[in-house]
Amino acid sequence: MSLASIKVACSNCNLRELCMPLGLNDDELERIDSLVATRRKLKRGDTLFHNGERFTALYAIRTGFFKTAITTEDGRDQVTGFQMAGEIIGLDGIVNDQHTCDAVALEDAEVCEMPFERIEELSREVNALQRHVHKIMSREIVREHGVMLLLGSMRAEERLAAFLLNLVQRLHARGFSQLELVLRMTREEIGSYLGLKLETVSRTFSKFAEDGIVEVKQRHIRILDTEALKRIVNPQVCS
Amino acid sequence: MSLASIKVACSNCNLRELCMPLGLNDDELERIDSLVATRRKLKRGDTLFHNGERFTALYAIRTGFFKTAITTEDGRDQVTGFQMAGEIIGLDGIVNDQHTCDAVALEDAEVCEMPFERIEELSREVNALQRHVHKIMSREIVREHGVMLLLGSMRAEERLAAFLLNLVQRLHARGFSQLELVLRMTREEIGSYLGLKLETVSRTFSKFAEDGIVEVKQRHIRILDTEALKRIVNPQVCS
DNA sequence: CGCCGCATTGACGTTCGTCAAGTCTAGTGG
DNA sequence: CCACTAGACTTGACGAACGTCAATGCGGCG
Repeated sequence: MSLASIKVACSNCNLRELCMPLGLNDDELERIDSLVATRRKLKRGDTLFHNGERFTALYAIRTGFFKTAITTEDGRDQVTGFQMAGEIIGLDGIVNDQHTCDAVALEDAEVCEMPFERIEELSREVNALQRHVHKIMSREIVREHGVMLLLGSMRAEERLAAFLLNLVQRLHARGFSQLELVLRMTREEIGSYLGLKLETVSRTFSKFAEDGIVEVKQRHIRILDTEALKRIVNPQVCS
Repeated sequence: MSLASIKVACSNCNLRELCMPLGLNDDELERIDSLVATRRKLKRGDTLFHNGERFTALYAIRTGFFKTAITTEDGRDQVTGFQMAGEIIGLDGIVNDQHTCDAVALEDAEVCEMPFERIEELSREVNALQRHVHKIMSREIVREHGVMLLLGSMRAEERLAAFLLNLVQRLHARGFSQLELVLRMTREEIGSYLGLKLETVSRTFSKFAEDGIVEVKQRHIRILDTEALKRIVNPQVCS
């Protein structure tokens, strides 16, 4: 095995428990090593792909933090998601062979580019990969159902609490603290995602801080009372 | 070919230009005839599957109209979509082998049950089917992005206008009028989907009627001015 | 014919958006 | 090293949009 091939091999990646190889055995894992064509490094602010661009590949995030957003002709803007290491972006492009949103790095990042042709080819041969690809897409659909619930029926405090809980939960799965996090996005981006104005996001953070639920120092957040956050999201159930 | 096999064959279905067989040639089409295990008839109000139920199959709608909705422990309810003939439901169940929402028939309906195992099997053999399944899931993801935009940044009138335009467009693709439609869902269900209360939906319909944009008689809607609706959704662009 | 669920309409309250002023911080360059 | 600046964030006052509550209307079905 050459050094270069080691470098981009899934079987050798420390995210393999989280990312594309999840659920594959060693044999299958080796077979998908050719999935990643290249790695790509991005600086903060760089776009990985943008709306209208031809779709050719999915991207697995190795390091860094992304947002995806759609923009309408009349200038409206909606952040559709925040993605972190081990997550897959670009699924929106499959249906019409072109991307329908922008993916922007919110910090310096590295991604694995996986040509979609190759994914489909290998999916036909490796059943576990086929199943996994289906699950990834289904998971995205279910996630968006959750966002629809949030946008459709929650108030500002509930939205922000749900957002924070979701973030720390995902960060925790990657070995970070459950109680501390650094937001990689602006208040405006959070607001766009949550269907709120940035002032409302800011006010709601301040309210949480007053109530002793979190400590907010700009983008540094420390969660002081996880249970309180859960109670805010889900008022009835938690007494 | 026996009568029974004709009856459930995709190759013989009048929705083949819209549904699962889309984009397949005759040869491929014949190979996926075994996709549909059974047909299932439902009465208005019946649930096709519900939250928590084991996932085994996707369903293609032959006739009728469905809603999908998630319910939280604390009784919140969010309609995540309305589906009509030729559309596929059940994608939410793939990720955890169990459904995460309820699918309810809003009128008498018939669906084709396609065991997911069989879909995956045939996808490995028929490339066009594999591609099509991926596109269906991607389309759902993109649709939900649109709903997020709607819920996150539009006002009541814009939401309802977008909703009506989307409905007639889909109905038109099925051979119905572009200007007339019968809503199969209640104001409350529309409201749940659009993140509004039923009173707001009702008021907004009345406003549109006053402005001469639509004619509303309970669930019978006639669109008098499509351009005006488009202008409401997209104020800047249309002057 | 009468009932029940759905829809409409009005009056009022709450939440969040808007506008504006001011603060903090990281990054830049002298 | 410090001053400066631009962008991000906070906070307050006010208003608009939508939710809530309640009364009433309508139509389909038994």
